[in-house]
Amino acid sequence: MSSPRRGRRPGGADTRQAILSHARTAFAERGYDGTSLREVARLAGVDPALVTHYFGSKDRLFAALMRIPDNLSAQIAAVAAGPDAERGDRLVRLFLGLWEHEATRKSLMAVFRSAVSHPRAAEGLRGFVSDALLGPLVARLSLPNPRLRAALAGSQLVGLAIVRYIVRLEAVASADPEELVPDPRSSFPSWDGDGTGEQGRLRRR
Amino acid sequence: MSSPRRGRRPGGADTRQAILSHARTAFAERGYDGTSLREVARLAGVDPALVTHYFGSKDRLFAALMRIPDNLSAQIAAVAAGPDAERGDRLVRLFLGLWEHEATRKSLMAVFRSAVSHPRAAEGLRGFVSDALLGPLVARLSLPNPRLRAALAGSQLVGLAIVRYIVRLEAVASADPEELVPDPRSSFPSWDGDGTGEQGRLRRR
DNA sequence: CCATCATTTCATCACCCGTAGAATTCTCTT
DNA sequence: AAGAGAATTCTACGGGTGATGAAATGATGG
Repeated sequence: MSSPRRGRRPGGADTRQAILSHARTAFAERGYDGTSLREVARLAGVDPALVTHYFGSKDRLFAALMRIPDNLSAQIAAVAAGPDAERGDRLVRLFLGLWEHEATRKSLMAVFRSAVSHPRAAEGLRGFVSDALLGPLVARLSLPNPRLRAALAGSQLVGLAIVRYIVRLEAVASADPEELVPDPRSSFPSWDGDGTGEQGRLRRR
Repeated sequence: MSSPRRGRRPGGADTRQAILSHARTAFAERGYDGTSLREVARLAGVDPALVTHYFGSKDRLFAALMRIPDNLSAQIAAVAAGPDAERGDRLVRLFLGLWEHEATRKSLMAVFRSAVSHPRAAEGLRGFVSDALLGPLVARLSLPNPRLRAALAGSQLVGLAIVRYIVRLEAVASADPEELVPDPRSSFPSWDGDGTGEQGRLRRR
């Protein structure tokens, strides 16, 4: 019955944070276009105008939840700095870890779901992959065209995330994370029909 | 001034086909959510109701342009049937060819752009990757867990397409297709820092 | 206890959306 | 020539959208 009182609420609940959190959920599940400010407001139990009040616009709301957590940079640096061997494995493991952990998964999902249609999200994804994820690694490549090589590695991670978490292709979606870590090379050799390319060739080099 | 006459148009223009074609363009550029029937109608120079008349609903319009062209199955079968060596290269080349060719690119783009938010498109993508693209190849794998291995190969293709054509990560988007064909293994070895993993290891095995 | 300020809701605005039914015009068959 | 059926547009419904400005309410510091 009682329509919610208006004006400032008693108690110091951090509503801004609550809105941001529900926005993450909504954007993660329906993407940028599929999410309305009104729906976010509904989830947060709040008037739509309040969302606009705190974040200015839908676009800026999205930008707010796209921010890369600070500690991530450190983790990536650690991966880059470690021993040369198994660096690929460690990167994949770190990446999958981000997706398996509830807190970060939603943000990633929101960005990936939206990147294909929302330019700002696409820019965010480019930044995430090329600067944050691969930037620190490029310097370690002693190959011709290291930028391209690193970007191709990034494209594998992107493909893995999309197929496993967004589009949910059965075989990949239901696999144990550790089955995905030994990088895909180990599958390709089989196409030559020799069946010897089992695993771990990278490690043994 | 003159508003378009109503009633049947003189001359036997195939309007249905025109609508479908413009719909492809629109869905390819803005995804399912970002495209309106009214916009498609505008592009086709036609009343919005005509779109509905021919295709029934937005969803069914999308379904219509998602159909996989028949000759594709044959091409894939050819890739699968060829010699074991270089099968990976041939698959990548075929896949990239589909994207580089104007006619097929739009359909693929429409599906990829929409798959992340529209369930029907996601199902289409799953079908395309797992049945059409990889189905014929799975049988050739003499490895444990061939379904997973094939699906992981598919995820690489998906990642490549998204990074190159949708999100447009500079290094990959501007590369010559042939630079992308030698499968990504050739980049990973460099992470071990030995710099010897140049190219063509697959072929030489 | 009063003034200020942050928080919250209300009431709109101006659009855009997908779909449906009826009316109009043309082509084709007989 | 007539009648049937296909192609096309018109009009409209019910609803959702992002954004804005004003009002109400509570907390806070003097």
